[in-house]
Amino acid sequence: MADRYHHGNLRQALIDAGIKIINENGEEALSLRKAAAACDVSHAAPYAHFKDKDELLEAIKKSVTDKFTGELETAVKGAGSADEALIAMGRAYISFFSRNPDYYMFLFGKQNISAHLQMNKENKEDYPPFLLLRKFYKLHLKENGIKISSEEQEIELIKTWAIVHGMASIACMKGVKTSFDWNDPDARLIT
Amino acid sequence: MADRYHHGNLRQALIDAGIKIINENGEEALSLRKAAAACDVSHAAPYAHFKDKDELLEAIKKSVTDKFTGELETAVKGAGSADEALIAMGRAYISFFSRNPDYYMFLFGKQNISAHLQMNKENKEDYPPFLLLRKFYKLHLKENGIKISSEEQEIELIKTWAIVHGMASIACMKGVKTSFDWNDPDARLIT
DNA sequence: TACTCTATCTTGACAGTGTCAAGTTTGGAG
DNA sequence: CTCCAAACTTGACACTGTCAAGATAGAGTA
Repeated sequence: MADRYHHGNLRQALIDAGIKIINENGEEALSLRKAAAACDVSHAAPYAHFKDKDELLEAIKKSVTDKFTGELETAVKGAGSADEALIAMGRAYISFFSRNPDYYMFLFGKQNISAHLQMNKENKEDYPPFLLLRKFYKLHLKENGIKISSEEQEIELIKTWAIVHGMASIACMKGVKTSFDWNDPDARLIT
Repeated sequence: MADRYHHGNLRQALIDAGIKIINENGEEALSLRKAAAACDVSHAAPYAHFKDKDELLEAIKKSVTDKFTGELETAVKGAGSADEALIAMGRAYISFFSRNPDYYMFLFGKQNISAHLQMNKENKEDYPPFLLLRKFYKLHLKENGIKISSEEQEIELIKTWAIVHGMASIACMKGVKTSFDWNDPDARLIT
């Protein structure tokens, strides 16, 4: 019989299988046993790599967040100015969740966001997408010669993030359909 | 023995027990069997009132949404103008979820929002809080003599909703703490 | 080579879950 | 008074997360 005791890369295989199950049937459908079965492995095998179900979930979230952050960074690459970058980022942000509505609740639901990221517990402001936003916001201030207090900056940052994040959130509410095309070309960011 | 076959008002009792369990231990902790036990009733009794667990969940969501909408309406009552009403509403909106962070994901997570509301399937824009916002936004335009196209109005509405909803959402992200007090007195609404 | 150690995986078990089928009770309509 | 239908109970099933105990095999050591 083949080697039933050494899968080789079970940890990653479980993450991949988990993502596939969630994509096809939603987060509710994911069970440790199904993920294990998808990897042709016994129901308790995952416990060699994850403490419990939550730990697998967190690993999957990290994987998805990495993809999300990657899309934001790609969107920013082609921008000629900080203003363009911010707009592109906002579009990419909304577009990501508009294309994958299930991911919104999966990423932001239930668990503490910092749990699945390598975030500093002391300074909790280093959520990667927010870091990217802050970076280009500061560049935007510099390029346009705007001078405001750092406190005011923080408020503006939150407002900007809130409007984009809020639009993404609303775009994911399947029950609330507005006469609004989330992917139309329309500058509606930056106060 | 007492009457074990006629609870009297089991349906409402299950909803109340469900809310209590969710408040104390989170949505995850709610099971039909626990809610039934809390009502001193057998594990299958809920099926006389709810088709399945989701139907109980929807009933609970409706109950919470009613409370939320009620708070918004109360906040609006004391306002002297539409502008004041809008600001009060925004504060109440954020305050509600800031005080009950678990409710955010409970209400907006997973299920279709329209499922637990008596919403018209044809016109999906009648989410009660949004209706309230639209009402006072139109009043705001009127009071200030602002004239813009209805299309533009809709975009402004979504933007306003998005910034408030987004702030509420961010306020509920326990892992992402910003140097921002969500309850401070500060006019930051209405574009 | 032979021997052990340890991470990895299996098997078996347990309590808890949602759900259904079938039986029991009871108030109220006829 | 009879009978019905709604409300509830009991019992069962498949499925879940989790743990304990055992099996396996590669890697290192002698």
